[in-house]
Amino acid sequence: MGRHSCCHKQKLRKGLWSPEEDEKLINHITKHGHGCWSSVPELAGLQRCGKSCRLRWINYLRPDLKRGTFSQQEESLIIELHAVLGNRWSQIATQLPGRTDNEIKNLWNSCIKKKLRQNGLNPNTQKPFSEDANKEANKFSFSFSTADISKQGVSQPQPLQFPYETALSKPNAPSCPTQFSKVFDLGSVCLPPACTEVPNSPYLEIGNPSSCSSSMFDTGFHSWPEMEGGKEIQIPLQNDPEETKWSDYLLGAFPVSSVLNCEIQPLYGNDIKAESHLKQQAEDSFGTDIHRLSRVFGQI
DNA sequence: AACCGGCCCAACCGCTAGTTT
DNA sequence: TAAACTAGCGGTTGGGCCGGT
Repeated sequence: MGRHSCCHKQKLRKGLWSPEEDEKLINHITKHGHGCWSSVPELAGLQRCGKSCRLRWINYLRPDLKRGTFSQQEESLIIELHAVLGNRWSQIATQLPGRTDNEIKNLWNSCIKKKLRQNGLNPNTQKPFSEDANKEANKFSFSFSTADISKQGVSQPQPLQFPYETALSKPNAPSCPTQFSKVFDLGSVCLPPACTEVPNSPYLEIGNPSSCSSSMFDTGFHSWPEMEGGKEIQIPLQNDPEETKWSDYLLGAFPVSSVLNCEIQPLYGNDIKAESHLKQQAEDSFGTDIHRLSRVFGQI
């Protein structure tokens, strides 16, 4: 991997763009398209590196950009998406037409974070700080029952195929956020290495705080892909994956969340429902995120 | 009017992943 | 296969603006 070639070039302008520079870039791209960004400065007659040109175009000059302040609806959508995707600004931006990742990132860091804090919510988890503290204390001591999954007619411990990976690995698979493909490309849902089967019991014990990353519990999926040697839970493929669509899963066909019958937690309200122990923790690990995504993508 | 501090946002930097040679 | 190159991402920075003193 080489360094970006423009880093070595001298006599290139930096800092704010002048109207003349903007005009040159707009004219060039309008007429010829950007093509290879590294050649744009030369062709457009600019003393800038290609990277700088690209950024200027994407973040400021693109004709399809929606300028101006974010609406309340957009802010809510960003919060929803951030809860699921984390700081994947470019992916969040894809769900907000006319908005750039940079813009969203700035909004998040300057405004939304503050608003959430003012409402007593942790910007990272979007849950009340007090609840985070409780979870911090309890998160390594729960079990969840694989027998719940068997209620769906799946006899355990038979391995069950998880639908996402099959669908996603196909060339014409429905598109989905990278966050999901990162997780599900693994081919199954991997539990952290710290999970162990409880002997003679239908439970999986999640313990060993030293090897379990807290981010998994705080933000749902985040640390699953990094885990190695995880135990797999596989979920049955009931339909032909060829015909499987993202919306099918997001809008209710996802077996685990349907088993758990998760409910959506209001983001802004302080009225957090008291859920059952099992259900709440299962939601924390994946159910809520699935439903949130479902809602969010359903809005679009 | 001058200074100060906080906020916002455009742009930069460093890095990784993917592609080409 | 490895090196070189490009595109794109996320974190960070710095300068301008604005309100308060």
